[in-house]
Order: sequence, then C-alpha cells, then structure tokens
Amino acid sequence: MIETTELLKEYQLKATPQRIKIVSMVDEHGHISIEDLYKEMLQEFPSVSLATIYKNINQMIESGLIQEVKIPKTKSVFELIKEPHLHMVCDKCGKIEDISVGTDKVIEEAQRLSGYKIKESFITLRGTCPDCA
Amino acid sequence: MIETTELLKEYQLKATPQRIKIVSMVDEHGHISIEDLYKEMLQEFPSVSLATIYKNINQMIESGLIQEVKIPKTKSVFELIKEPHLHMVCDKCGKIEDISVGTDKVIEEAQRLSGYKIKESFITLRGTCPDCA
DNA sequence: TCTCAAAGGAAAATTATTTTCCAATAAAGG
DNA sequence: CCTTTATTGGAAAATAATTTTCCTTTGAGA
Repeated sequence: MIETTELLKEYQLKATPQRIKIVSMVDEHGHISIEDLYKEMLQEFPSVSLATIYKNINQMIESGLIQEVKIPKTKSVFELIKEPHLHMVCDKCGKIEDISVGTDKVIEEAQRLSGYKIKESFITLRGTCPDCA
Repeated sequence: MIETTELLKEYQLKATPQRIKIVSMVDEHGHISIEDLYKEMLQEFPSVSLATIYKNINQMIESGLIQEVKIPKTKSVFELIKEPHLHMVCDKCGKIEDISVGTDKVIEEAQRLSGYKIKESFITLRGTCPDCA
C-alpha cells in the first residue's frame, strides 16, 4: 500500500484511492486490460467511471510509470515499466508472461544494419505454453 | 496487376477491383494504415466505403495474406506476410522499415527458458533514423 | 452466357476512447 | 489539525474506431 503511494508520488501523480488501486492491480496481475481493470475496480469502487480508468492510464503512460503492450489479435494490456524483457503469449490459453532473455546482440545488429540509434524494443513471441502443450 | 490477382486467388479471395487495389497499396507502401488505405482508395473508387476496407483487411488477415503490425503509441499498419523480419520505427519522423536480422538465437533461448513452443515472433525497435539524427 | 455464392456500399449499430463540466478531495502551508 | 487550491473523479455527451445489416451488384465457374 505505502509502496504504491510512494511510487505515484515519485511520478508526480496525486495518490488518490482510485490510482492506488489501478497501480496495485497492474502490479499484481503483471499484465491487465482496460476491461479487466474496470471490472475489478467496480468491486471496490462501485461508482468508478471508465473515463477515470482511461484518464489515469494515459497519465501513467505519459509519466513513464506504465506502458501499453500491444499484441496482434489480442486486446492491449498494461504493465509497470521495468527492466527490458520480452513477452510470451500462449496461443491456446492467452496467458501472457514476461521472460528475461538477452537481446543485446539482436539490437546491436539491427542498429548496425539500419543505422538507427535504438532506444526501445518491443518483443513478443507467440506459441504454446507448457500447460497447454 | 496480374500478379496481385493471382495472389488473391491463391488465398481463395475473389479478385475484385477493390481487393486488387488494397493488396497493391499494401505491397507498394510496405506498411499502411486503414486511414491511408481509405484516402488513397477514394481517388480511384470515389464511392468506396470504409466498411469495405475493414471487411477486406480482416478477411486478408484470416486468410494469412497480410498481418497487422501493432506498435506502441502509433496507429496500426498492415503488411503482406513475408519472411520473418523486424520493424524499425523512427521516433522522429514515424517512418517504419523492415530489416532482416537473425533472431534465431533469441527465440531459441526464449523457448528454452519459457518452455513454450514458439510459432511466431513480433519484434519492433524504436529509435532515431539516420535521416533524422 | 447463365447462375449464384460472394462482395460492395449505405447506413445503422456497436465498441472504444476522449472530452466537458462541476462537485469532491489530496496535499502543502500555516 | 484546518484552510486553500490545484487536481481529480464521475456523469454524460462527444468523438473515433470498427462491425453488422441489408440489399444490390458482380466475379468466376459451369
């Protein structure tokens, strides 16, 4: 609780109960959609508006606290910004998980071949997870 | 022209003038948004409907002829499905280009660490292109 | 050609997201 | 603690994005 409050303040966002809840949910779930955020939020704040979710998510993105993860054929989800990592999506159950894999060599080679000065990378892999195999 | 027609037939899609135009535009541009597709289409087919664009794009995705490229903070674009490649996005001018970089090692390691049987990969890198540097 | 399943277009319907406006409130200062 | 004030939350409307419906037209095989 206190940690979430502190986190919001670090990012210059007033720590309102709704925001604290949003950040906690993103943190707990790892990845969560607007729709799920809203459904879960309603249990604790029965009068919360979808506009509140959208406004806050957008502010948190602008502040650099969270980011949107866009995956082909699925709804976007949001996650806290953390160490670079990649996303594994299961084509059977839809589960999304993070894994840490060294991508330095790929990025370095891409930079060399393209001449771009690379600042961010978004990597998603889709396949079947061990549970669904 | 004839090539596009053939391509559509290969994918079991009736080769209508509108579809031929859509595929040609996707091919010429490399990456193109719904909005740009519509604007350009209007010049040749003044009465085309956005619904036609959407319906066709969705059918082409289902058929495996094209795919959506989703990039954080930008509109989706569509491209013909071809050899695996990654996308470079310029954070200044917004240009998107393909490059071929070996990603086998990353995918192999991800597969080993996660236990997933990986089937597809989506890799986007953002940075500044040589022209904007 | 003829036939007909499939496609295109107009408009409505749905879904997603943003904006407006005003009452409520977190947080800083006394 | 108790004000003060800029910011936020919520309701509703507005806007944007996408899909569906329904009916007319048409590509492609017989």
